[in-house]
Amino acid sequence: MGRPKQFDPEAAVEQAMQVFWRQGYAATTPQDLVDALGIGKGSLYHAFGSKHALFELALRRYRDSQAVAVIELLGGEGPVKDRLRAALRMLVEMDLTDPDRRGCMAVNTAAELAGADEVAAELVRRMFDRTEEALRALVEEGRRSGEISPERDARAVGSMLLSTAVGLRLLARVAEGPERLALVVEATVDSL
Amino acid sequence: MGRPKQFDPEAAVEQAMQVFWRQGYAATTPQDLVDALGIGKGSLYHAFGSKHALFELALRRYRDSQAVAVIELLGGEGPVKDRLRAALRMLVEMDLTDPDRRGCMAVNTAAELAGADEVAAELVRRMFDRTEEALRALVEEGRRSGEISPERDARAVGSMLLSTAVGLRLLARVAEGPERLALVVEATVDSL
DNA sequence: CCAGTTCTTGAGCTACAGGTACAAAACATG
DNA sequence: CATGTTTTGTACCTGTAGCTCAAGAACTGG
Repeated sequence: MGRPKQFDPEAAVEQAMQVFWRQGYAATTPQDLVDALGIGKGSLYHAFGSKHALFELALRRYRDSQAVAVIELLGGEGPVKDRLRAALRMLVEMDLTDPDRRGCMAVNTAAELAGADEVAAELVRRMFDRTEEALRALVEEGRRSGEISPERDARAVGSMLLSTAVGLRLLARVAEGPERLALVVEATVDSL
Repeated sequence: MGRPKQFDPEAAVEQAMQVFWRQGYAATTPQDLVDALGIGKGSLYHAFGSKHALFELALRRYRDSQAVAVIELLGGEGPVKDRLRAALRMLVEMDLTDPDRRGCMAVNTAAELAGADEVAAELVRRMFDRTEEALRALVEEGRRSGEISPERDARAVGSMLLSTAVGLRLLARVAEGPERLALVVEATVDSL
């Protein structure tokens, strides 16, 4: 009952995500959001409560819509190293194809808000944990299949690969071309 | 001639750097700077012109005072892998010891401003380039000394190590303890 | 069709961001 | 010590961040 919403909340959060992703949290104004969502300011605050609450929804949406892509690739079929290479290449491809060069929203959020926003920090932490776990599982599989030396600690290598991937996505924000990033991908695969 | 400055400009930029480093660019207000520098707002704008100009000075100061530490360690004495391990450990140590957990200002700036501020992006790019070059040189040295397989491309491995180091410093912003980061360091050294 | 509920719009609010203006203060030089 | 130059503190300015509110619009159940 009551008047029905004139806009689709999910689509609105999607738009908000795009804006926060491009501009970061602090640099995004209510006006930016109103413009992007195409709704009045009253509706915005009525529906979402605050800029911060909307940001949290946007970050969750990012996790559910974007952050899973890599994880799925890692858990696919074929040789372990091929999958890793494909996943890293996909990151580079995505980051450099994006006309706004927004990089990874989780990475950007970690850099901008980790010290000041524990809610955001925890969300990002969990996203990283999930990716790290997928990488660890991949390494584990590689050890069993013989593609990766059993000498190596799957947890340590998984953490290292997360670190490299995160660094890759951050470097993509300032990289001038694809060459260096492509080198990183190859060297990473070769290092296993 | 003229009235002499009542404050030391270098010390002021140092303080500004601390604030920007902790809070980021957008989240830092003129009032924050006035409080931290201990000077009036008039002096601030008279001396530095704008928030952005002061940020640029702060970022340059970061480069000259902080970003060189790792590079010096890499160019030191002793086995190549020991130097790399020492350098990475130093990063982890620094990042986790810092009570504000500010991470690396270059990394944070890349995440926050790369898309919107070409001056800052270029500064960060050059900082990364210098570190990358030092890492590449280290790898090259390792190849010659036999510590690192000559099969491996020094440029690619150097870029990979930069990526890992950058990722490490970003992960340090949300890491719960030193364990995972220490694992990354060891796995990275072992991967050479 | 009335009551109750929820949503929308746009005006309005307080505080502050980011910066300017200006007069007084502190120097150097002759 | 008159003059010109630079710095300083404070007041002030415009615009907007981030949010609230009132009045009404669009629904549902009875």
